Amino acid sequence: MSTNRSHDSEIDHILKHNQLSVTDSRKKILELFLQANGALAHGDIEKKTGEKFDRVTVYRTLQAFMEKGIIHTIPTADNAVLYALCKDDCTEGHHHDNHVHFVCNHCGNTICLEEVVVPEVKLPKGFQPAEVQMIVSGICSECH
Amino acid sequence: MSTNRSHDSEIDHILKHNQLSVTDSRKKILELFLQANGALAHGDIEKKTGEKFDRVTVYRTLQAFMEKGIIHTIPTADNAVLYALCKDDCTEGHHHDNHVHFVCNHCGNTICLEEVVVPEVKLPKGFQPAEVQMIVSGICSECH
DNA sequence: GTAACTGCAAAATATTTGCATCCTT
DNA sequence: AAGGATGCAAATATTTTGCAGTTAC
Repeated sequence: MSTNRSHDSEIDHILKHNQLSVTDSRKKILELFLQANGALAHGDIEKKTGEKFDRVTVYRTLQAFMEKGIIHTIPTADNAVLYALCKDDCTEGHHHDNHVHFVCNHCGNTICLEEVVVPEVKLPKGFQPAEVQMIVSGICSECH
Repeated sequence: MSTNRSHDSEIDHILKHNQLSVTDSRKKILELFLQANGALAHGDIEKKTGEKFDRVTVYRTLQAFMEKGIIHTIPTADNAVLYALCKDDCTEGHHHDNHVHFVCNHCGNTICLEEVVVPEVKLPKGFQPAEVQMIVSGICSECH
């Protein structure tokens, strides 16, 4: 079985659209995000690229993607650093991540439930909400 | 002005109740949590104790408190590690942290809104929720 | 007195920075 | 060709571990 090439043009488009030069590491790492239906940790990326790229390059690539709003971090209960693709409407420097993240206690995957609307929450007097993040843990549909 | 001693007996009780011996570092660090109306980072604790305790002791103290369910970590958007007091019903190894954390974008404080009920969220078919965390950022009542 | 806790040293891990070289445009 | 990206080395920062001395009970 050959490498999945279905994302090739999309990868190219995303990078160019964000004024990032198209390099091997960026293509490969972005491909990983497009393939993964979940979030990736720095370590995952190193492993899945076969450690083909320098650790520093991975850091810098993730940083570049963050700055361009291509990916975002997901806060997790155990404070591991996870990254996931942003929705298209994440513009540079201004994320719209008001969605639900689901952490599966069985397979360990963390996925973005983009389609789930974060419910309104009633805060005590004086608190003015700007952004809401929600992390739900449990059993995902794959492991169900 | 002298040190606030109003928490002295409470501190003693919490430590003994959790079978932790009552030592200077534990008393002081627990006091910080009781005084703070928000969450603390490792660095905050070092500073607020005047670096009186070894960095390692702080790590081990926090770890002990975590294991006993006295404190819990709060996931934050920037993946900083924050700790906050648990409610009384956090029993050892089994946290009930289904509450809302509020991060103030102005003063930077993170506080637990224990009294706010996390609203139900409707997940896609096949997803079984177990625990829900919610992090709301905005302007807190102090900065309002 | 004994078990548990602390501080120091050091190891292991994670992240950032500088710079020469290589690649994309 | 020029600017940006990469890889390597090394500096920093963070967290963990081992052990001897000290403290709580």
